[in-house]
Amino acid sequence: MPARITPGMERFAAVDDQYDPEDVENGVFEYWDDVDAYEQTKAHREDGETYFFVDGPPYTSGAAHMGTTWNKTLKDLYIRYLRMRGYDVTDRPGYDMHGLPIETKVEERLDFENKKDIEAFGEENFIDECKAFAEEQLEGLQSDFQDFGVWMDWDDPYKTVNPEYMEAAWWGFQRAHERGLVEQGMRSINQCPRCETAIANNEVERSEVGKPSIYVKFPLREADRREASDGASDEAASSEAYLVIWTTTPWTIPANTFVAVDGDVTYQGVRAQKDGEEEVLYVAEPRVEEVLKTGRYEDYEVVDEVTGEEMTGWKYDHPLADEVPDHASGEGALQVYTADYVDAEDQTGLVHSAPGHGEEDFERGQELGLEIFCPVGSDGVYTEQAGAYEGTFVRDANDDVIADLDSKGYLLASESGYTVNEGHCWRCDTGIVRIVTDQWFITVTDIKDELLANIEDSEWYPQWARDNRFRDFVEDAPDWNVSRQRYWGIPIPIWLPEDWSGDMDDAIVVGDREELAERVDQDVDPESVDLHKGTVDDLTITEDGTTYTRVPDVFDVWLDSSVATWGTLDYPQEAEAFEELWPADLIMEAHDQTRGWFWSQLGMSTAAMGEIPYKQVLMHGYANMPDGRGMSKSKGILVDPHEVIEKHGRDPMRLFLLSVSAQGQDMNFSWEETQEMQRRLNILWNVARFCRTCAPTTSTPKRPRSRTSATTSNSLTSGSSPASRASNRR
RNA sequence: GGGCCAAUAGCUCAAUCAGGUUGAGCGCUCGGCUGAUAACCGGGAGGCUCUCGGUUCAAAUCCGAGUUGGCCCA
Repeated sequence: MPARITPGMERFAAVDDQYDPEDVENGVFEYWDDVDAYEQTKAHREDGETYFFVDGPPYTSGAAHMGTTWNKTLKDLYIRYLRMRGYDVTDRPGYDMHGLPIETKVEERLDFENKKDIEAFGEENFIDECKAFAEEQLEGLQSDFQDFGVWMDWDDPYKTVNPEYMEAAWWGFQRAHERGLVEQGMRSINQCPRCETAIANNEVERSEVGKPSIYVKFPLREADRREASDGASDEAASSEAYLVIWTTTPWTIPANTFVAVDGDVTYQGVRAQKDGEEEVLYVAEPRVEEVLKTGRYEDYEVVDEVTGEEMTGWKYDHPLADEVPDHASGEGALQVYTADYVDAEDQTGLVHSAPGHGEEDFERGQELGLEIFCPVGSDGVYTEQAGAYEGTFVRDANDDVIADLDSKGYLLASESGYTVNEGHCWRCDTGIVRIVTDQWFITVTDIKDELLANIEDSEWYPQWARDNRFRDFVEDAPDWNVSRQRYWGIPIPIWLPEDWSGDMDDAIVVGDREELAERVDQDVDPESVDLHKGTVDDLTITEDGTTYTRVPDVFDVWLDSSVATWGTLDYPQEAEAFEELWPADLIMEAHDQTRGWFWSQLGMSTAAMGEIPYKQVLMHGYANMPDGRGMSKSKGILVDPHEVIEKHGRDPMRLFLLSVSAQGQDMNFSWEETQEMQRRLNILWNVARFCRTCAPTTSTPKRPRSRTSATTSNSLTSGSSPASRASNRR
């Protein structure tokens, strides 16, 4: 409610006897406009104690939903409360405007199918389209927030696409580099073959999908096996012997490099008979019966028993050696090794391992010093290294691989209809593939202790969010892959010499526009330069006779918002506010941001500055449907705040949002309760009207009512008669 | 599959951390008022505290196992 009621009351006096939220709200908006209420409030607090609130930037790919409405309403309430207490509050709203989700929306709009369409359209044009789209969405969000009655600095939001903000990301990244926390490395990543880029784990959506399920025999090399282990009995060695593996991804078999076993488990070699032929199969002891049944063997006898440990070093031939002549064959390849990820109770107890694809396989492969063989390109199509399969999309190759294995007699069994939890790209729903590629990392695992210690410097409401959820996540967090092979993002500011050794000391990491203008060979105006790919890709640096070119990748969009505490203050361009205010006093977001923004900020800020960038965190819940289901725009399961406003008004909606749920708890939206809030406000309305029936109606009171009048009317409602109240007023 | 959080009256929540007669508002119901009237005032009913076990003199509360829902991770 406005502090000075007089002008407003004149306006309200004209409305009818019933509380009409729309009328009241419009009256308030007009009043705010007339007296520049927001500007004046801020001006009056200018000399107050500072309070550095940082707005978590909503992503500009759609309209405001109930969750963002709740979030902004909570922020609005608390900022108003702080201002009532005299604080000079930083209230710059922000918008997260880069990233793959916007690219895919623009691709849809332009009817593009893949990266080649973008290249044909022109990178710069595409970036312009993305910018226009993001700005358009921003306008929608911003007008919604204003319409909800939120007071923030709408004239000057921070945008992650502005040069001064992008520079803040460069600066942070440069600092991390100076601390030795940036490196390039191969990693097994989730690759979206359509978007042709790495996808973060939290961007992978999982669903049950039917997959082929095959049992494959890998032929053991006789002599080597006997040599490697005394355990292999002569009897077992007297006929063809095989390791039996099971997989749901036949397309990864070309990349097979080793077979993993559980060192402590007993494996049996069984002589099995089928169609009058005999062969020896190695399977984990608990699984023998089941596997042989699946393979439709008629009879078997156990002829050998060895532990996984004893099998280590056994050599085998690649089952697709003819089709994939370049298969992994270096030092130590095509042997049996132990690995933690083997479960002897699962399938055959032997695991086909391809360090060029799977994450665990990759890590174990690295430990063992094995060659990383990945014959698949960023588009999910086999490369030349895949021999006969070159040019085929990996999932389409499953049938070919199965047929080839079968023709050689290596296919023990093939079943269909097996369902596994498969990852899909969150934006385009394309099935992801695991491949190993070169990526850029901030090696947060090197500063794990510092991260965990910094958590202690923040207060969380509720506290369990920090001590359970957040700490667990930070403890387990892997190195942060910050590179994306896309267009609409902050370009990674790394310039490399032509024959880069891999040593980060030989790389140039640029920290801001000033430095960029100074170091590049081209003429660049630091004031006006745009930092997107279209501009910086063409810039080169020549120092000591060596020419450096920029790596083509852009940052993971999570890195953008991770620098918000200094990006909000336009640091490093403007240093004064940063020195006075940083770190943030408070951030306030929903619990999904534990692994999102709460984490990315801790990671980035600790890497760059060794400190946590916020003092207090308020974690609120999710806005769910009245029956408790999660809202989903794509499934059409949602409550639209605009509809709520239309039915009940802004104040009732806000009152409802502010009245529900304990800290950290989800809210179930309730139409009933929102209506109830409207009724409660109606009571207030009636109280005000009641007062007026007793007051002179011909003129407005001479004395402007101050805050004390509210106290007075409170005590009046609880006691004295209308008459005495009226006389009190005079 | 794992982690965290939740479940209490028809609805939205409180009481749970630190065990001691389960509360509030709305709704419902009965009555009053009838120049605030889609309002106001007074009375009342309404709970195996999600389920099953355990600890205790005593459990909504502590412990264990489930169910359902939410978020996150695999």
